[in-house]
Amino acid sequence: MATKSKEEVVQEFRVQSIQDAAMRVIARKGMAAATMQEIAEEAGVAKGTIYLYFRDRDELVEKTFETAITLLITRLEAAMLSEKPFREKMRDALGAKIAFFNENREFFRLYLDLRFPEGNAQQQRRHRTKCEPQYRHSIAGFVQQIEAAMDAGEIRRVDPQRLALFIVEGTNAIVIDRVVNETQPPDEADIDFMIDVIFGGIDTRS
Amino acid sequence: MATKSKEEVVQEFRVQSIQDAAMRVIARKGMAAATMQEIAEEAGVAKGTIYLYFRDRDELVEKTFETAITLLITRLEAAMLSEKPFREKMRDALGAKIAFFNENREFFRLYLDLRFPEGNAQQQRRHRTKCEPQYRHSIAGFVQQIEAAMDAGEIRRVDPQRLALFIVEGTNAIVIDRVVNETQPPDEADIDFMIDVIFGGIDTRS
DNA sequence: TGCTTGACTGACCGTCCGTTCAGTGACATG
DNA sequence: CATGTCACTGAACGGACGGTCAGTCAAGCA
Repeated sequence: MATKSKEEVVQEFRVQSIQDAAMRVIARKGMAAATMQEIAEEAGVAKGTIYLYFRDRDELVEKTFETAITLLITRLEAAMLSEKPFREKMRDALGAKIAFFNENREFFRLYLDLRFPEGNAQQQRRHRTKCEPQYRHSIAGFVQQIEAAMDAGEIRRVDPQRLALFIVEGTNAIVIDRVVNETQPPDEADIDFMIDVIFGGIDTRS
Repeated sequence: MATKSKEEVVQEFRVQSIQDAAMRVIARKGMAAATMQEIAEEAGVAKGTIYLYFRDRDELVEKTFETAITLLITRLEAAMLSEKPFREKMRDALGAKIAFFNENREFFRLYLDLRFPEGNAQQQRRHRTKCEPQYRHSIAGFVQQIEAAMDAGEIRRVDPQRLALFIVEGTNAIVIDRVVNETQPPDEADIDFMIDVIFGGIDTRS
Protein backbone atom coordinates (compact mmCIF):
# COMPACT_ATOMS: atom_id res chain seq x y z
CA MET A 1 0.00 0.00 0.00
CA ALA A 2 1.72 3.14 -1.19
CA THR A 3 1.60 6.04 1.26
CA LYS A 4 0.61 9.37 -0.18
CA SER A 5 3.37 11.71 -1.21
CA LYS A 6 3.32 15.24 0.11
CA GLU A 7 2.23 16.53 -3.30
CA GLU A 8 -0.71 14.15 -3.40
CA VAL A 9 -1.88 15.33 0.00
CA VAL A 10 -1.68 18.97 -1.04
CA GLN A 11 -3.45 18.10 -4.29
CA GLU A 12 -6.30 16.37 -2.48
CA PHE A 13 -6.60 19.23 -0.05
CA ARG A 14 -6.94 21.72 -2.91
CA VAL A 15 -9.52 19.59 -4.70
CA GLN A 16 -11.50 19.18 -1.52
CA SER A 17 -11.47 22.84 -0.54
CA ILE A 18 -12.49 23.93 -4.03
CA GLN A 19 -15.38 21.47 -3.99
CA ASP A 20 -16.43 22.68 -0.55
CA ALA A 21 -16.36 26.24 -1.78
CA ALA A 22 -18.39 25.29 -4.85
CA MET A 23 -21.01 23.66 -2.68
CA ARG A 24 -21.36 26.72 -0.47
CA VAL A 25 -21.63 29.13 -3.40
CA ILE A 26 -24.14 26.91 -5.23
CA ALA A 27 -26.21 26.78 -2.06
CA ARG A 28 -26.24 30.58 -1.83
CA LYS A 29 -26.79 31.44 -5.47
CA GLY A 30 -28.13 28.37 -7.16
CA MET A 31 -26.44 26.12 -9.67
CA ALA A 32 -26.61 28.50 -12.63
CA ALA A 33 -25.70 31.71 -10.85
CA ALA A 34 -22.63 30.30 -9.12
CA THR A 35 -19.67 31.88 -10.93
CA MET A 36 -16.14 30.57 -11.12
CA GLN A 37 -14.95 33.91 -9.73
CA GLU A 38 -17.06 33.59 -6.60
CA ILE A 39 -16.16 29.95 -6.09
CA ALA A 40 -12.47 30.87 -6.40
CA GLU A 41 -12.81 33.67 -3.85
CA GLU A 42 -14.72 31.39 -1.49
CA ALA A 43 -11.90 28.84 -1.78
CA GLY A 44 -9.23 31.51 -1.38
CA VAL A 45 -7.51 30.79 -4.68
CA ALA A 46 -7.33 32.52 -8.05
CA LYS A 47 -9.82 31.68 -10.74
CA GLY A 48 -7.15 30.08 -12.87
CA THR A 49 -6.14 27.72 -10.10
CA ILE A 50 -9.46 25.89 -10.31
CA TYR A 51 -8.58 24.94 -13.88
CA LEU A 52 -5.46 23.16 -12.64
CA TYR A 53 -7.70 20.69 -10.84
CA PHE A 54 -10.87 20.61 -12.95
CA ARG A 55 -11.11 20.63 -16.73
CA ASP A 56 -14.01 23.09 -16.81
CA ARG A 57 -16.98 24.33 -14.83
CA ASP A 58 -19.12 21.34 -15.71
CA GLU A 59 -16.55 18.92 -14.36
CA LEU A 60 -16.24 20.87 -11.12
CA VAL A 61 -19.98 20.87 -10.58
CA GLU A 62 -20.30 17.22 -11.50
CA LYS A 63 -17.48 16.05 -9.23
CA THR A 64 -18.73 18.20 -6.39
CA PHE A 65 -22.15 16.69 -6.75
CA GLU A 66 -20.85 13.16 -7.04
CA THR A 67 -18.75 13.45 -3.90
CA ALA A 68 -21.66 14.72 -1.87
CA ILE A 69 -24.38 12.36 -3.03
CA THR A 70 -22.15 9.32 -2.69
CA LEU A 71 -21.71 10.22 0.95
CA LEU A 72 -25.46 10.56 1.50
CA ILE A 73 -26.33 7.35 -0.29
CA THR A 74 -23.65 5.42 1.58
CA ARG A 75 -25.09 6.49 4.88
CA LEU A 76 -28.65 5.72 3.87
CA GLU A 77 -27.70 2.27 2.62
CA ALA A 78 -25.80 1.53 5.79
CA ALA A 79 -28.92 2.34 7.79
CA MET A 80 -31.17 0.18 5.62
CA LEU A 81 -28.90 -2.87 5.48
CA SER A 82 -29.11 -3.90 9.14
CA GLU A 83 -31.19 -6.82 10.35
CA LYS A 84 -33.63 -4.74 12.34
CA PRO A 85 -37.36 -4.65 11.56
CA PHE A 86 -38.35 -2.40 8.67
CA ARG A 87 -39.79 0.28 10.90
CA GLU A 88 -36.52 0.57 12.80
CA LYS A 89 -34.50 0.65 9.60
CA MET A 90 -36.68 3.49 8.35
CA ARG A 91 -36.13 5.33 11.59
CA ASP A 92 -32.37 4.94 11.25
CA ALA A 93 -32.44 6.05 7.64
CA LEU A 94 -34.46 9.17 8.45
CA GLY A 95 -32.05 9.92 11.27
CA ALA A 96 -29.14 9.55 8.87
CA LYS A 97 -30.82 11.82 6.35
CA ILE A 98 -31.48 14.56 8.88
CA ALA A 99 -27.97 14.27 10.26
CA PHE A 100 -26.52 14.51 6.78
CA PHE A 101 -28.46 17.66 5.94
CA ASN A 102 -27.59 19.14 9.31
CA GLU A 103 -23.92 18.67 8.46
CA ASN A 104 -24.24 19.62 4.79
CA ARG A 105 -26.81 22.37 4.79
CA GLU A 106 -25.63 23.45 1.37
CA PHE A 107 -26.34 20.12 -0.24
CA PHE A 108 -30.05 20.47 -0.80
CA ARG A 109 -29.66 22.65 -3.84
CA LEU A 110 -27.35 20.19 -5.52
CA TYR A 111 -29.95 17.59 -4.70
CA LEU A 112 -32.66 19.57 -6.45
CA ASP A 113 -30.52 19.95 -9.52
CA LEU A 114 -30.02 16.22 -9.52
CA ARG A 115 -33.70 15.56 -9.82
CA PHE A 116 -34.43 18.35 -12.27
CA PRO A 117 -31.33 19.22 -14.26
CA GLU A 118 -31.19 22.57 -16.01
CA GLY A 119 -29.02 23.96 -18.76
CA ASN A 120 -28.49 23.19 -22.42
CA ALA A 121 -28.90 19.81 -24.06
CA GLN A 122 -25.20 19.01 -23.60
CA GLN A 123 -25.32 19.58 -19.85
CA GLN A 124 -28.59 17.71 -19.47
CA ARG A 125 -27.19 14.71 -21.28
CA ARG A 126 -24.15 14.72 -19.06
CA HIS A 127 -26.36 14.92 -16.03
CA ARG A 128 -28.49 12.07 -17.24
CA THR A 129 -25.53 9.75 -17.71
CA LYS A 130 -23.52 10.74 -14.65
CA CYS A 131 -25.90 11.75 -11.87
CA GLU A 132 -29.34 10.36 -12.51
CA PRO A 133 -28.18 6.72 -12.28
CA GLN A 134 -27.10 7.39 -8.71
CA TYR A 135 -30.53 8.72 -7.81
CA ARG A 136 -32.31 5.88 -9.56
CA HIS A 137 -30.02 3.38 -7.90
CA SER A 138 -30.80 4.73 -4.46
CA ILE A 139 -34.55 4.73 -5.16
CA ALA A 140 -34.29 1.20 -6.55
CA GLY A 141 -32.54 0.06 -3.39
CA PHE A 142 -35.30 1.54 -1.30
CA VAL A 143 -37.91 -0.16 -3.49
CA GLN A 144 -36.24 -3.51 -2.81
CA GLN A 145 -36.33 -2.87 0.92
CA ILE A 146 -40.01 -2.03 0.65
CA GLU A 147 -40.75 -5.20 -1.31
CA ALA A 148 -38.88 -7.33 1.19
CA ALA A 149 -40.85 -5.74 4.02
CA MET A 150 -44.07 -6.48 2.16
CA ASP A 151 -43.05 -10.08 1.63
CA ALA A 152 -42.27 -10.38 5.32
CA GLY A 153 -45.69 -8.97 6.16
CA GLU A 154 -44.16 -6.01 7.95
CA ILE A 155 -46.10 -3.53 5.85
CA ARG A 156 -49.12 -3.94 3.65
CA ARG A 157 -49.03 -4.23 -0.14
CA VAL A 158 -49.18 -1.10 -2.24
CA ASP A 159 -47.30 -0.02 -5.39
CA PRO A 160 -43.67 -0.08 -4.16
CA GLN A 161 -42.39 2.41 -6.76
CA ARG A 162 -45.04 4.96 -5.91
CA LEU A 163 -44.56 4.41 -2.21
CA ALA A 164 -40.81 4.92 -2.45
CA LEU A 165 -41.27 8.20 -4.32
CA PHE A 166 -43.89 9.42 -1.90
CA ILE A 167 -41.84 8.65 1.18
CA VAL A 168 -38.52 9.87 -0.18
CA GLU A 169 -39.85 13.20 -1.40
CA GLY A 170 -42.29 13.75 1.44
CA THR A 171 -39.50 13.30 3.96
CA ASN A 172 -37.14 15.38 1.84
CA ALA A 173 -39.61 18.25 2.00
CA ILE A 174 -39.47 18.19 5.78
CA VAL A 175 -35.71 17.78 5.93
CA ILE A 176 -35.15 20.60 3.45
CA ASP A 177 -37.60 22.78 5.32
CA ARG A 178 -35.41 22.28 8.37
CA VAL A 179 -32.40 23.45 6.42
CA VAL A 180 -34.00 26.42 4.68
CA ASN A 181 -35.63 27.84 7.79
CA GLU A 182 -33.78 28.65 10.97
CA THR A 183 -35.42 27.38 14.12
CA GLN A 184 -36.48 23.78 13.96
CA PRO A 185 -37.72 21.08 16.30
CA PRO A 186 -35.18 18.55 17.61
CA ASP A 187 -34.28 15.75 15.20
CA GLU A 188 -36.19 13.18 17.20
CA ALA A 189 -39.47 15.08 17.00
CA ASP A 190 -39.41 15.18 13.21
CA ILE A 191 -38.32 11.56 12.93
CA ASP A 192 -41.15 10.48 15.23
CA PHE A 193 -43.61 12.53 13.22
CA MET A 194 -42.56 11.03 9.90
CA ILE A 195 -42.51 7.44 11.11
CA ASP A 196 -45.83 7.94 12.82
CA VAL A 197 -47.57 9.35 9.75
CA ILE A 198 -45.97 6.99 7.24
CA PHE A 199 -46.85 3.88 9.20
CA GLY A 200 -50.07 4.92 10.89
CA GLY A 201 -51.67 7.26 8.35
CA ILE A 202 -53.89 10.11 9.46
CA ASP A 203 -57.22 8.36 9.86
CA THR A 204 -58.73 8.65 13.28
CA ARG A 205 -57.88 5.49 15.20
CA SER A 206 -60.88 3.32 15.94
CA MET B 1 -69.21 45.99 -18.40
CA ALA B 2 -66.96 47.39 -21.07
CA THR B 3 -66.38 45.10 -24.02
CA LYS B 4 -62.81 44.62 -25.04
CA SER B 5 -61.55 46.61 -27.97
CA LYS B 6 -59.88 44.79 -30.81
CA GLU B 7 -56.48 46.13 -29.72
CA GLU B 8 -56.97 44.81 -26.20
CA VAL B 9 -57.82 41.37 -27.53
CA VAL B 10 -54.73 41.32 -29.73
CA GLN B 11 -52.65 42.59 -26.82
CA GLU B 12 -53.91 39.90 -24.49
CA PHE B 13 -53.32 37.26 -27.13
CA ARG B 14 -49.69 38.37 -27.54
CA VAL B 15 -49.09 38.46 -23.79
CA GLN B 16 -50.61 35.04 -23.42
CA SER B 17 -48.71 33.41 -26.26
CA ILE B 18 -45.41 34.89 -25.05
CA GLN B 19 -46.06 33.56 -21.56
CA ASP B 20 -46.97 30.15 -22.96
CA ALA B 21 -43.76 30.11 -24.95
CA ALA B 22 -41.78 31.15 -21.88
CA MET B 23 -43.28 28.29 -19.91
CA ARG B 24 -42.37 25.75 -22.57
CA VAL B 25 -38.81 26.98 -22.91
CA ILE B 26 -38.31 27.12 -19.16
CA ALA B 27 -39.60 23.56 -18.95
CA ARG B 28 -37.05 22.43 -21.54
CA LYS B 29 -34.00 24.36 -20.38
CA GLY B 30 -34.66 25.42 -16.84
CA MET B 31 -35.29 28.86 -15.48
CA ALA B 32 -31.75 30.19 -15.82
CA ALA B 33 -30.94 28.75 -19.25
CA ALA B 34 -34.12 30.00 -20.92
CA THR B 35 -32.98 32.85 -23.18
CA MET B 36 -35.10 35.69 -24.51
CA GLN B 37 -34.05 34.67 -28.00
CA GLU B 38 -35.39 31.16 -27.62
CA ILE B 39 -38.60 32.30 -25.96
CA ALA B 40 -39.15 34.74 -28.84
CA GLU B 41 -38.60 32.01 -31.43
CA GLU B 42 -40.94 29.69 -29.57
CA ALA B 43 -43.60 32.41 -29.53
CA GLY B 44 -43.00 33.22 -33.22
CA VAL B 45 -42.10 36.86 -32.61
CA ALA B 46 -38.91 38.89 -32.61
CA LYS B 47 -36.96 39.35 -29.44
CA GLY B 48 -37.74 43.06 -29.36
CA THR B 49 -41.46 42.39 -29.40
CA ILE B 50 -41.32 40.79 -25.98
CA TYR B 51 -40.07 44.07 -24.60
CA LEU B 52 -43.23 45.79 -25.82
CA TYR B 53 -45.22 43.68 -23.39
CA PHE B 54 -42.79 43.04 -20.55
CA ARG B 55 -40.32 45.49 -19.03
CA ASP B 56 -37.50 42.95 -18.81
CA ARG B 57 -36.77 39.28 -18.46
CA ASP B 58 -37.49 39.24 -14.75
CA GLU B 59 -40.95 40.67 -15.27
CA LEU B 60 -41.74 38.12 -17.97
CA VAL B 61 -40.69 35.23 -15.77
CA GLU B 62 -42.51 36.61 -12.77
CA LYS B 63 -45.78 37.26 -14.64
CA THR B 64 -45.60 33.88 -16.33
CA PHE B 65 -45.18 32.23 -13.01
CA GLU B 66 -47.92 34.26 -11.34
CA THR B 67 -50.44 33.45 -14.04
CA ALA B 68 -49.79 29.74 -13.80
CA ILE B 69 -49.70 29.34 -10.04
CA THR B 70 -52.81 31.44 -9.56
CA LEU B 71 -54.64 29.02 -11.80
CA LEU B 72 -53.40 26.01 -9.85
CA ILE B 73 -54.18 27.52 -6.47
CA THR B 74 -57.64 28.59 -7.56
CA ARG B 75 -58.47 25.07 -8.59
CA LEU B 76 -57.07 23.54 -5.42
CA GLU B 77 -58.98 25.97 -3.23
CA ALA B 78 -62.19 25.30 -5.11
CA ALA B 79 -61.76 21.60 -4.41
CA MET B 80 -61.06 22.13 -0.72
CA LEU B 81 -63.87 24.60 -0.04
CA SER B 82 -66.78 22.24 -0.56
CA GLU B 83 -68.81 20.80 2.31
CA LYS B 84 -67.75 17.22 1.71
CA PRO B 85 -65.86 15.20 4.31
CA PHE B 86 -62.12 15.87 4.48
CA ARG B 87 -61.18 12.66 2.77
CA GLU B 88 -63.38 13.53 -0.22
CA LYS B 89 -62.02 17.05 -0.38
CA MET B 90 -58.49 15.65 -0.46
CA ARG B 91 -59.51 13.33 -3.25
CA ASP B 92 -60.93 16.23 -5.26
CA ALA B 93 -57.84 18.33 -4.63
CA LEU B 94 -55.49 15.57 -5.77
CA GLY B 95 -57.62 15.09 -8.87
CA ALA B 96 -57.40 18.81 -9.56
CA LYS B 97 -53.65 18.76 -9.10
CA ILE B 98 -53.15 15.85 -11.47
CA ALA B 99 -55.47 17.40 -14.03
CA PHE B 100 -53.62 20.70 -13.81
CA PHE B 101 -50.25 19.08 -14.39
CA ASN B 102 -51.68 16.99 -17.19
CA GLU B 103 -52.75 20.20 -18.90
CA ASN B 104 -49.66 22.20 -17.97
CA ARG B 105 -46.86 19.71 -18.19
CA GLU B 106 -44.36 22.54 -18.36
CA PHE B 107 -45.40 24.07 -15.09
CA PHE B 108 -43.47 21.82 -12.77
CA ARG B 109 -40.19 23.61 -13.33
CA LEU B 110 -41.67 26.97 -12.51
CA TYR B 111 -43.03 25.30 -9.42
CA LEU B 112 -39.56 24.12 -8.41
CA ASP B 113 -38.14 27.57 -8.88
CA LEU B 114 -40.87 28.91 -6.65
CA ARG B 115 -39.79 26.76 -3.77
CA PHE B 116 -36.07 27.21 -4.30
CA PRO B 117 -35.33 30.44 -6.11
CA GLU B 118 -31.96 30.87 -7.75
CA GLY B 119 -30.08 33.86 -9.04
CA ASN B 120 -28.51 36.93 -7.49
CA ALA B 121 -29.66 38.65 -4.33
CA GLN B 122 -31.85 41.05 -6.31
CA GLN B 123 -33.76 38.28 -8.03
CA GLN B 124 -34.09 36.26 -4.85
CA ARG B 125 -35.53 39.25 -3.01
CA ARG B 126 -38.03 39.81 -5.79
CA HIS B 127 -39.01 36.19 -5.68
CA ARG B 128 -39.43 36.31 -1.96
CA THR B 129 -41.79 39.26 -2.11
CA LYS B 130 -43.76 38.30 -5.21
CA CYS B 131 -43.96 34.53 -5.43
CA GLU B 132 -43.26 32.99 -2.04
CA PRO B 133 -46.32 34.58 -0.43
CA GLN B 134 -48.51 32.73 -2.90
CA TYR B 135 -46.93 29.42 -1.95
CA ARG B 136 -47.12 30.18 1.75
CA HIS B 137 -50.71 31.28 1.38
CA SER B 138 -51.69 28.04 -0.31
CA ILE B 139 -49.89 25.97 2.33
CA ALA B 140 -51.51 28.04 5.07
CA GLY B 141 -54.92 27.38 3.55
CA PHE B 142 -54.22 23.67 3.55
CA VAL B 143 -53.05 23.84 7.15
CA GLN B 144 -56.37 25.43 8.11
CA GLN B 145 -58.26 22.66 6.36
CA ILE B 146 -56.20 20.11 8.24
CA GLU B 147 -56.82 21.80 11.58
CA ALA B 148 -60.55 21.94 10.90
CA ALA B 149 -60.54 18.23 10.03
CA MET B 150 -58.69 17.50 13.28
CA ASP B 151 -61.19 19.54 15.29
CA ALA B 152 -64.02 17.63 13.63
CA GLY B 153 -62.34 14.35 14.54
CA GLU B 154 -62.03 13.39 10.88
CA ILE B 155 -58.29 12.82 11.21
CA ARG B 156 -56.07 12.39 14.22
CA ARG B 157 -53.92 15.11 15.74
CA VAL B 158 -50.38 15.60 14.49
CA ASP B 159 -48.33 18.72 13.73
CA PRO B 160 -50.47 20.38 11.01
CA GLN B 161 -47.60 22.35 9.46
CA ARG B 162 -45.42 19.27 9.09
CA LEU B 163 -48.32 17.23 7.81
CA ALA B 164 -49.18 19.81 5.17
CA LEU B 165 -45.59 19.89 3.93
CA PHE B 166 -45.33 16.13 3.87
CA ILE B 167 -48.56 15.63 1.95
CA VAL B 168 -48.06 18.49 -0.49
CA GLU B 169 -44.53 17.51 -1.45
CA GLY B 170 -45.09 13.76 -1.33
CA THR B 171 -48.00 14.07 -3.72
CA ASN B 172 -46.08 16.57 -5.83
CA ALA B 173 -43.34 14.00 -6.28
CA ILE B 174 -45.82 11.55 -7.73
CA VAL B 175 -47.56 14.12 -9.89
CA ILE B 176 -44.25 15.44 -11.23
CA ASP B 177 -43.06 11.90 -11.85
CA ARG B 178 -46.14 11.45 -14.03
CA VAL B 179 -45.18 14.52 -16.00
CA VAL B 180 -41.47 13.81 -16.35
CA ASN B 181 -41.88 10.21 -17.43
CA GLU B 182 -43.99 9.05 -20.34
CA THR B 183 -46.26 6.14 -19.59
CA GLN B 184 -48.26 6.52 -16.42
CA PRO B 185 -51.15 4.80 -14.67
CA PRO B 186 -54.61 6.34 -15.04
CA ASP B 187 -55.33 9.37 -12.84
CA GLU B 188 -57.67 7.39 -10.61
CA ALA B 189 -55.06 4.77 -9.74
CA ASP B 190 -52.61 7.36 -8.47
CA ILE B 191 -55.30 9.26 -6.60
CA ASP B 192 -56.47 6.06 -4.91
CA PHE B 193 -52.91 5.19 -3.99
CA MET B 194 -52.21 8.57 -2.42
CA ILE B 195 -55.46 8.76 -0.47
CA ASP B 196 -54.99 5.19 0.69
CA VAL B 197 -51.44 5.71 1.97
CA ILE B 198 -52.04 9.15 3.46
CA PHE B 199 -55.08 8.05 5.42
CA GLY B 200 -54.26 4.43 6.14
CA GLY B 201 -50.49 4.44 6.50
CA ILE B 202 -48.44 1.40 5.54
CA ASP B 203 -48.67 -0.68 8.70
CA THR B 204 -50.10 -4.13 8.19
CA ARG B 205 -53.77 -3.99 9.11
CA SER B 206 -54.57 -5.96 12.23
C1' DT C 1 -53.19 57.49 -53.87
C1' DG C 2 -50.26 59.62 -50.67
C1' DC C 3 -49.57 60.25 -45.72
C1' DT C 4 -49.42 58.94 -40.86
C1' DT C 5 -49.13 55.87 -37.23
C1' DG C 6 -47.36 52.38 -34.45
C1' DA C 7 -46.61 47.46 -33.94
C1' DC C 8 -42.94 44.81 -35.01
C1' DT C 9 -38.20 43.60 -36.30
C1' DG C 10 -33.36 42.25 -35.76
C1' DA C 11 -28.68 44.15 -35.99
C1' DC C 12 -26.09 46.13 -32.58
C1' DC C 13 -24.13 47.36 -27.94
C1' DG C 14 -22.53 46.71 -23.29
C1' DT C 15 -21.85 43.50 -19.79
C1' DC C 16 -20.87 39.33 -17.72
C1' DC C 17 -18.55 35.10 -17.27
C1' DG C 18 -15.94 30.85 -18.53
C1' DT C 19 -11.53 29.96 -20.11
C1' DT C 20 -6.64 30.84 -21.29
C1' DC C 21 -1.86 31.84 -20.80
C1' DA C 22 2.15 34.80 -20.08
C1' DG C 23 4.12 36.14 -16.02
C1' DT C 24 5.59 35.77 -10.93
C1' DG C 25 7.71 34.22 -6.97
C1' DA C 26 8.73 30.56 -3.72
C1' DC C 27 11.31 26.63 -3.37
C1' DA C 28 14.59 22.98 -4.64
C1' DT C 29 18.97 21.82 -6.62
C1' DG C 30 23.89 22.14 -7.77
C1' DC D 1 24.28 32.38 -5.30
C1' DA D 2 22.57 31.16 -9.91
C1' DT D 3 19.32 28.49 -12.19
C1' DG D 4 15.44 25.65 -13.08
C1' DT D 5 10.85 24.18 -11.83
C1' DC D 6 6.21 24.61 -11.13
C1' DA D 7 2.05 25.82 -8.60
C1' DC D 8 -0.33 29.75 -8.79
C1' DT D 9 -2.10 34.24 -10.44
C1' DG D 10 -5.20 37.57 -12.68
C1' DA D 11 -5.44 40.47 -16.87
C1' DA D 12 -7.16 39.65 -21.18
C1' DC D 13 -10.00 37.18 -24.61
C1' DG D 14 -14.07 35.50 -26.81
C1' DG D 15 -18.66 34.16 -26.82
C1' DA D 16 -23.28 34.56 -25.15
C1' DC D 17 -27.06 37.03 -23.66
C1' DG D 18 -30.19 40.90 -22.08
C1' DG D 19 -31.71 45.06 -23.67
C1' DT D 20 -32.06 49.07 -27.29
C1' DC D 21 -33.50 51.62 -31.15
C1' DA D 22 -33.43 53.05 -35.98
C1' DG D 23 -35.79 51.23 -39.59
C1' DT D 24 -39.74 48.63 -41.97
C1' DC D 25 -44.24 47.86 -43.43
C1' DA D 26 -49.11 47.16 -43.23
C1' DA D 27 -53.36 49.21 -42.00
C1' DG D 28 -56.20 53.25 -41.40
C1' DC D 29 -57.38 57.69 -43.06
C1' DA D 30 -58.23 61.85 -45.87
